[in-house]
Amino acid sequence: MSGQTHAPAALLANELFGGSRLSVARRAIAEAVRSLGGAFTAEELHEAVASSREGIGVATVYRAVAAMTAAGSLAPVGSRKGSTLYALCAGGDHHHHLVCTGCGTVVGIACPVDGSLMRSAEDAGYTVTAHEVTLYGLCAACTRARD
Amino acid sequence: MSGQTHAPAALLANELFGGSRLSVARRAIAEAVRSLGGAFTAEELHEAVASSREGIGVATVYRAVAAMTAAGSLAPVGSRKGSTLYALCAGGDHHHHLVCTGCGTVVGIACPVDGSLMRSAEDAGYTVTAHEVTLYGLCAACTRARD
DNA sequence: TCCTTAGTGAGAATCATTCTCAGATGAACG
DNA sequence: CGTTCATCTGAGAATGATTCTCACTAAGGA
Ligand SMILES: [Mn+2]
Ligand SMILES: [Mn+2]
Ligand SMILES: [Zn+2]
Ligand SMILES: [Zn+2]
Repeated sequence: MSGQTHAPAALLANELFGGSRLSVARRAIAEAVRSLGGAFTAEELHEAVASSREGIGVATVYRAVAAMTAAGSLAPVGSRKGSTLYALCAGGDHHHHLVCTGCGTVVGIACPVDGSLMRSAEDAGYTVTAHEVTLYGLCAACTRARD
Repeated sequence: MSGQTHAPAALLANELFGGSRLSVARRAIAEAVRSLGGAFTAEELHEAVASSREGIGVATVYRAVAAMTAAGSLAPVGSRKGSTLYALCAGGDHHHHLVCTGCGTVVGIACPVDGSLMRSAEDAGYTVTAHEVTLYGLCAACTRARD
């Protein structure tokens, strides 16, 4: 996972939405998610889906994003200008994300929360129940483009 | 820093706001920040400050939070019900936070982003420019209270 | 004390996200 | 295939956190 190009695997609308119902709108949304490639906001997804099918409401997009996130195929990866950023996430093993602030590309990274950190938390009397880790940076192309 | 009780150090309104002007409202806000102890939302801070001085506008509290955050004495530590959570943060060394979801207590933790993680990011062609790490859990008292 | 400018309070404005509701349609079942 | 009905959908209203505007006040250095 570490440093690998967080591959989209299947991308069948089918799987993206888990067990939920497969509508025309959701198929178009799944297609738009694929076309975007990297991280995106709900609004950007809404615009992208408009190119393949008109008239899909913004509420439907928000609901679809929630469904995909619940299904584990989408993960929130930070925020941009007040809107939450989402990206495709091949579930399975526990990992985190490195997001290119230039183009939105996302790669999975290994979880850095190790035993030593957990131990120091326990020493402080805490029981750790969850954690968030996200890295930001520039991908090879964006680093190059910046000169 | 690791596992230590993220001590408030001085807490003089003076230092909390960095170089900015010291008004009556901000002195009351600084006092309220101290009284809250743990993590809080802007709205909670607004309510808390009302007890020591009436009539302070919510916009003033938001501006004060922004000023303290800019000064490095406050840090965002996640969110609760849609509102950003802030907590006192003794600046200085690079560290992250472990927040008790029960009572809002916050302790500093060592940064787990190590060379190996950076190296794998570089292997993927990325230049890492920033990162966010936050742990959530229950402090000793809240763990006990939960039976 | 005077002057300049940052800070203040009220309320309007933004704006992402959620909710409401009546109508459409997946998909399971016979 | 039709029937059925819970799930989806679209439009627009509602929500709610945060920011902005603006006229006014008051730090605090000179
Ligand atoms: Mn992932
Ligand atoms: Mn801190
Ligand atoms: Zn992890
Ligand atoms: Zn760090």
